[in-house]
Amino acid sequence: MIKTSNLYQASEFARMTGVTVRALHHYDRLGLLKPSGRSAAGYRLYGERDFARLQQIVTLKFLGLPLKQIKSLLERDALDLTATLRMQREMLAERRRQIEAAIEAIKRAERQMASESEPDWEALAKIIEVIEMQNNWDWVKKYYTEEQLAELSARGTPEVLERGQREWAALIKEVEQAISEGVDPASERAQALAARWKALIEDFTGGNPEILASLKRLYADQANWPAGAQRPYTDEVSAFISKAAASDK
Amino acid sequence: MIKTSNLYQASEFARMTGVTVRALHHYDRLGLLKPSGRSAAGYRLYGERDFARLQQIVTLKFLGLPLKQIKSLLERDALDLTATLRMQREMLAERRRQIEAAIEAIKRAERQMASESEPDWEALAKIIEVIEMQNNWDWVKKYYTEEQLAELSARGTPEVLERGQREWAALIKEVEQAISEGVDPASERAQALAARWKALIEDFTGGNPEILASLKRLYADQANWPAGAQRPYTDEVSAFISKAAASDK
DNA sequence: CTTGACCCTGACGTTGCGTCAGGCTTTAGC
DNA sequence: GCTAAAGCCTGACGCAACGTCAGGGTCAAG
Repeated sequence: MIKTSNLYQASEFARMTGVTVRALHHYDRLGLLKPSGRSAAGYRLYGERDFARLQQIVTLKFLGLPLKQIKSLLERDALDLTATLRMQREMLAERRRQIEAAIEAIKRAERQMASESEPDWEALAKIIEVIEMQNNWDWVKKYYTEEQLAELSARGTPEVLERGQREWAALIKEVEQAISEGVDPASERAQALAARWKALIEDFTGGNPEILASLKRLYADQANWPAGAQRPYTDEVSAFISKAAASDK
Repeated sequence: MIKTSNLYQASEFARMTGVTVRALHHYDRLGLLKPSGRSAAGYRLYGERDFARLQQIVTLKFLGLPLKQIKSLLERDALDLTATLRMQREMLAERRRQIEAAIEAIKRAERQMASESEPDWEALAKIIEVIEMQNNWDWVKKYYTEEQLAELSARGTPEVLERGQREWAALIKEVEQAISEGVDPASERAQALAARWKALIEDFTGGNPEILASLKRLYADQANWPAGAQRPYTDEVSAFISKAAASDK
């Protein structure tokens, strides 16, 4: 009759938290969220603690982590809360960067869909590639492999990525400017641009050859599409840079 | 030796387009993308037409449509290209709105994570609820049920939602202002606010009782969470409005 | 004629639950 | 005291969109 303090049955708890009863069963079996208690008949009974835990679960789930990871994270959570926190912040920041890039892409798509009468599937496809590249949450895994977790909490990487993003955009614009002005790829100015380009790549990949390789693969793939280009930077830009870099040695 | 015009084998086609060979198999069996030809040995051979088709597929997939829908859409595509186009535009716009809302939420999250030392899971959970509500792509289905497709192309709904979004924010701010000034819920000013509130809900739901119902459910659910509120509008605001509305009749 | 690189077709695995199915409990009403 | 409506439980299968073998042809090169 009297709810022993505040214990809720499954469906009630589910209604309050917005998840389904089935999901609760699921989390229970996975060991993610064991109800605080069970009634004599075996009914699941959820208490205050379970609210908090569930909140953490849905939060991490939202950030794109699979339930397995969430489990292991929450298990040794208390251990280094600070590191976890830092990761959270970085993940949010990264997420935001991705989203902002997506908006840019969508704006472009809207413009061209408004101006033309036929859907330019190819342009749309380009945009989608760019967005998906950034929505590819592989980097999260990187954050969460045990080894790199340590490495990460060692380094400081706060908003390096965000800054890098802007610098890229600026540099690309400058190169386009140089091209339109007919600057010679062998000139000093071109050399300087190429040097900055190289530095940014170095900066972005952190000297990690795997990241660099996957970047190259990405751009190589796009170059193979039969029809015209709509990449973050055009072939002209990359051609200019590689010419400049070549005439350097 | 000579590629009969330009026919590509599976892995080559896959590399060029960025999808996996397995996915191509999948699309083939689903009848979504049958290769233009087959070699004597039964090898899949993809041609130019297949590029275009695949682009359409990945584009629609990106927009959140399940493969089944994509199939039926592409099958009768030529029929009413204009309607499809309009839908595309609206979907992009809606997508963008959602994303911008997400950015707002993330900014808030970043602020509070920066200021406090503990992760405020509850606040994060609220934010996620809001975002997920808007990422809930159920409305896409709505766009694509046969009946409503007709209805949609009849109406004009371009950026009504976007405008609505801003008006909401403004109205909520005004109500909060009124509360802080101690305005009487029975006063003229409160009445006016309540009236605008009602109008906006009407506007937003388009008189559709289902949408209204799900909205109510959403807010009711949130009200049941044990701990403090972080909703788009606070309990105070909704209390004020309902008082004002009540004292009206 | 043998590699090695591809290709094919099943067929089962995965993620995060949805959706029965079969069978107890608990509660409300008669 | 009994029954019917609600809820709860534990399997177990279903779904989306492929990933990942497994077992077995094909093809160009050496």
